Amino acid sequence: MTFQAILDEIENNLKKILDEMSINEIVFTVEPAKPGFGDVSSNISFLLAKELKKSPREISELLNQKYTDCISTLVDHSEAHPSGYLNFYADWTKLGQLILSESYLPYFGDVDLGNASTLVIEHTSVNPNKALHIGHVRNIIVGDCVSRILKKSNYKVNVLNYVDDSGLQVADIVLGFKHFGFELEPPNGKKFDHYCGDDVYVKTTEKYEEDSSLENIRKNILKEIEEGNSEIAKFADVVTKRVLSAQLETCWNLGVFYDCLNFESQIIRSGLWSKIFEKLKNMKLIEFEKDGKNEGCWVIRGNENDEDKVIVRSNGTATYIAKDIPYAAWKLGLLNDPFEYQKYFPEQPNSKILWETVVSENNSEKSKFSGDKVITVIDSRQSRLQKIITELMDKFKSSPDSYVHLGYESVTLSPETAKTLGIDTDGKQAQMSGRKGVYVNADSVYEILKSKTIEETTKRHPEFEPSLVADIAHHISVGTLRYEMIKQDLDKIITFDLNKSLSLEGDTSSYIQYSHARASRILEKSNSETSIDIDYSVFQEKTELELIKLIGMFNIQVRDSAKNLSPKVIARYCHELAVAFNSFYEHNHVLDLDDKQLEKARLTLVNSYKITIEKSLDLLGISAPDRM
RNA sequence: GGACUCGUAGCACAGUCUGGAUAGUGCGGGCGGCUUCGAACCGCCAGGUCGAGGGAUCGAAGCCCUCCGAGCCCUCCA
Repeated sequence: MTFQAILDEIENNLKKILDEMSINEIVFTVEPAKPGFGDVSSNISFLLAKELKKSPREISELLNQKYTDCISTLVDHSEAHPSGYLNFYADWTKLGQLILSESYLPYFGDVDLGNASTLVIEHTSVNPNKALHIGHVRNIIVGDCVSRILKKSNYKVNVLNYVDDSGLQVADIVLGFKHFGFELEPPNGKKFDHYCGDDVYVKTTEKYEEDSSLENIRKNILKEIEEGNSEIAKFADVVTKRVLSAQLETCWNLGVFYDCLNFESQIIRSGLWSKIFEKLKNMKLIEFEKDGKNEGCWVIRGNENDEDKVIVRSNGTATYIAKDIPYAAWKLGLLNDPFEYQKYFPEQPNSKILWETVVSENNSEKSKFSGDKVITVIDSRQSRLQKIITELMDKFKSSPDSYVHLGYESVTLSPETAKTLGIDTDGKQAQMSGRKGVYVNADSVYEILKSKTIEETTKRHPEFEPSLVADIAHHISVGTLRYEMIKQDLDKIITFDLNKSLSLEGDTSSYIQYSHARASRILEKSNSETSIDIDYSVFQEKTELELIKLIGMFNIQVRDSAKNLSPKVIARYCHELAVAFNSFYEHNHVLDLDDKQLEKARLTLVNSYKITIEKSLDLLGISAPDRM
């Protein structure tokens, strides 16, 4: 137990007091106190005011009196605040020992929300015709952080990346290669995904405006891709696989890994759609339109103000949303698994096996990636479509809320950054567009950050080997980018600015990483092992106790973050921890103290901080170097 | 026109789910701090009718309603 222990103790005692007073169950809060109001606060008096016909202040005083008779192990004393709050002060010798000892255990911070159930999270899912831009990065970082946090919360997490290798966007670049003479080999060794996105895709789609006959060619290419086996389909397969491989390099570089790649082409060929189609018809969830504007189509009825949604066109083909239905059902394990799985090559840098679906081949292994609960990370612009899927899945599956759309707002470009791309937005933010070539590539952002951090690190440590500097710069660059993508709420638009967003000072990853480096250096210089067998009563300084308290909040924060699918909670916690440590660092010396007991204890605290910040940063996929 | 999201300091954001004390953080601005474990840091100051109005409540940034502003979605596109 950590700080939660004192919360539980107080809650139990207060419940006993209520029992003795024969007061029926009321739901009061017992929570960490605001600064200046002790360690723990309860609103219990406000809630009793009506029933007891007394002011909250009087009730607080009464309860405070009664609390002195309770058995306390972690509470030093309580206090009735004039405002009505009942505040508690911890016995920090005992609570500190509890918290710091636990922080040294391997399972520190673990919580049990999932009860070891399986959960599927799908993220990334970028069309394989271009490189990842900064908007995609938000998706993959949110998805990756949430999956890390849920793993810590005792879910067995399967991470999926859906590859739409048979969509129009793929047809676009195939058209470019086949009809506009783009070479398959990029010029000057350009990364293949960049080449396809920056050159082939943008320049091909530009021509649609001039030449409408291209639409037909594209349609035929798309048809061939969907059917498979033709020359064009094979070519498309080669191109998309190559783009995918380049995209994965970007993801892996950012510390994002997957369990399985699902290819849309295989979902189409697996026949899953026809099974779902039958089921939808039998369950009367879709209707055939005999007249009206959707004549000849199968539609899902819109509720209230929503328009009907076409699922199957009058020519018998499935729409975009229809393709998502069997996939969603497959993720929930509602269908027999039609796929075989094989290992993707190359191996992921973290050595975790990455599987990919194949329709049917020999020597493949059977595996299953469905889950009791499914989280799909997609831009909130797709909310309406995701809502339809969610409602359908709720009807398919008996347990409600098993399919969750985790939406997030988009990343836009600041007017200044848009200008560097040659776009004048008249002082407004610019929406990114792959088709129009309005975007900032993820790889470029990483490279900019890296050269910046190499410069900063070299300035501070001219004696470091270039390889060490590069390694440090990598961790800081990845951390900075990841932190920028999750430090705010999912429903806030991120306005990306090449200068402002890549700062290394203030509320940034490098601030947090820097505090870790400070802790590491102290431990390194102390040249001794830390131990939890210390005198905990020596911690008297405000900054020491504040740091211990925050360390004890780790599991509470993980629970909050997991419950709300909100990685920002952990990001803020990391920042709070780092602030507390930096303050401790500036106000207290650790090494070479006359008081050896104190020195030993402070070293234990420093190590506890290092462990805690490493574990919480890990939930964000950020690693902290020992020197920077 | 309808749906959804947002609106808190000059700027960017926490806090809103689960109503209570003194509304927090970073950037920017002003002042101060490196002969002492690393200044990517620390300390101090200035800066707020919590978009507006109404309602329920002992009590609202938070809950309900109306309005205003911004974004985004509303293809037999994906």
